[in-house]
Amino acid sequence: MNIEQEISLQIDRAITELYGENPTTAKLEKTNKDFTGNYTFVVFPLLRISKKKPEETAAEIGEKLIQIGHPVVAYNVVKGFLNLSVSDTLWQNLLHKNWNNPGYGIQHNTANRVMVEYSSPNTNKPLHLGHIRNNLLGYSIAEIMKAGGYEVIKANLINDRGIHICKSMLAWQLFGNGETPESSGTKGDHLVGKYYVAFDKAYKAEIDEMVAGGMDKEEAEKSAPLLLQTQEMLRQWEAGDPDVIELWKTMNGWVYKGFNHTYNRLGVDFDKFYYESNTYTLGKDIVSEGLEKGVFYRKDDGSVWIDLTAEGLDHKLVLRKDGTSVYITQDIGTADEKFREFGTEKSIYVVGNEQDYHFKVLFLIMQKLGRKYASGMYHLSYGMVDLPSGKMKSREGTVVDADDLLDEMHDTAKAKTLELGKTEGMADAELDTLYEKLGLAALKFFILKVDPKKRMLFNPEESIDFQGDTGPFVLYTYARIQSMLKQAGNDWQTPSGESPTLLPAERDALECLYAFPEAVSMACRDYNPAVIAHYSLDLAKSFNRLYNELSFLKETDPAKRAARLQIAAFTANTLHNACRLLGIETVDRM
RNA sequence: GACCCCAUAGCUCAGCUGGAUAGAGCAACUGCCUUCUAAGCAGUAGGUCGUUGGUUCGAGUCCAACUGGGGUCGCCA
Repeated sequence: MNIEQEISLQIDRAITELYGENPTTAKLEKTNKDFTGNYTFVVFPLLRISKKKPEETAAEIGEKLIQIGHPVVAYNVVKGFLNLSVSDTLWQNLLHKNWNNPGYGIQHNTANRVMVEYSSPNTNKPLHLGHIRNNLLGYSIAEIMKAGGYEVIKANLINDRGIHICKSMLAWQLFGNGETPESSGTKGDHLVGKYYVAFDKAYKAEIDEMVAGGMDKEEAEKSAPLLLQTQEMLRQWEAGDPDVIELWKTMNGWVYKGFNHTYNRLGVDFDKFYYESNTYTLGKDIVSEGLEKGVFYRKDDGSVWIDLTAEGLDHKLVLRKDGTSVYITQDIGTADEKFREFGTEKSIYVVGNEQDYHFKVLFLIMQKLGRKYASGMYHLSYGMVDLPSGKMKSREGTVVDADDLLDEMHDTAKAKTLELGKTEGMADAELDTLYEKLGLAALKFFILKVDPKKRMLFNPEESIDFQGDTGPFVLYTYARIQSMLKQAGNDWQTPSGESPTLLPAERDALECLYAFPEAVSMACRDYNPAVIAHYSLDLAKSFNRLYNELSFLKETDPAKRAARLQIAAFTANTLHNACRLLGIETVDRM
């Protein structure tokens, strides 16, 4: 039981004793900075049963708590607000128990399994900033679920087939002259992306030409030779034409090599890969099952639908009239497949908010089909990353390329570090690692600190900050503590005698540390890494205030020195754990 | 047209699910490095929480309508 729960229980009992009844269970809030106290209980709702003024009601309850004596040691009343101060012993115990607990805030693994599906790229173009947001969110939420006690399976469903893949294949055949990543020194995914763009350009040229020849634009878009050739290629692929399959394997291989490089650099990984080329026929059996159960219905032309008008949605196609799958058919099939293989009780899909409708429908369908795991399905929907000029479009080349951005972050970190000149004596390789970590921290924090569901603006003209509420700020606080602890010897680790009285700044820091497990469970409950990002800022700030106000190494009283250094170590460890949940690596020097 | 999401300081964002005088960072301005890392700390200034109603002891938070921005309603994925 934590402090809040204990006090709430005491309040509940006090209310019943005082007024003979108690309509609700007490909810505590954290006391505002401007008032003294740790927790606040609002008594306004009780006035009906207390039949007394707010101040009197609050005071009566406060007195009861003081009589009990633990953990509340003092109270004050402002209007209807009962502010409670808890005993320092609580904070001292927290410090004593956890200052060197590496697993602080991290729950033990249970048997509950959750799958986090994220990244899920197309294999026809390199990754851009939008994918970065997806990857960082997915990785972070997976780490957060782990910290919440789940066993996590990270999955990547790769969209490796379809008409868009054939476009880059065809363009490469037509214009590529046998170019390979090796022959041109181009990263594989970028090379394929180049031909995807080339296709679009040539296709548009064809359309323009046809329109100039007098054809209707819509007609031209449908009958342009390039498009027909692509469709033919897709048919050949589906028929297993050896040449087409060979080309497809080769070009996808290039892309995977490129993706792996970027994934490694971003520090994201996966336990399970699904390939759409394997899954795109899944789900048909379930459509039959749904037809039998009466969940779906068949139209005269043979296509299969579900009626979701009762749920305020529309009719949705689940199988084409020619019997082939659509997107949602595959997702229906894959959902079952995932559950069959892993028995996951939760399944999180990290996918952009333009697919909100799709997932609403998918989850409804699984429910109607009677899948018990359906209630554990969650769409972690996130907003687009826009540029000042508007949306990023791969086909038109108006994207912030992931690899370019990572390079830029590295360079900025380097420039900033050299400017500050605090890294004498570090080897070149070590420095390079530092720049990379700092750049990544800045980028990851920049993206993860904003609420996933909000769309965000990225201005390539302005570099991502390294000062203020940023990743480097958090790392800086960590590094500062490491530097201090290195100089501190080790007598502080085993102090003798009683714990010294806490000073306000120390108490603040400990209160902040106390809040970490709560932040983890909130992030877990809301599927929101931003909670952890903001927590880590709060913690870093509380420590920096303490650092500025009091001495650590220079403190002459051994007991005080020890307690303070333990707070420092506790803070560093907690910052480290918080960073880990965000996929950010800490550094000992910067 | 229908439905979904968003709107808080000049900019980027918090606001713990209805509580006290709405908080940070950036940018601007003041201070603080012969002492533990100044990527820091302290301070000044900056607000009709998109608008209008409603619900109640109490609304940035809940409800309704409206305005503005984005998205979705494909036998694309």
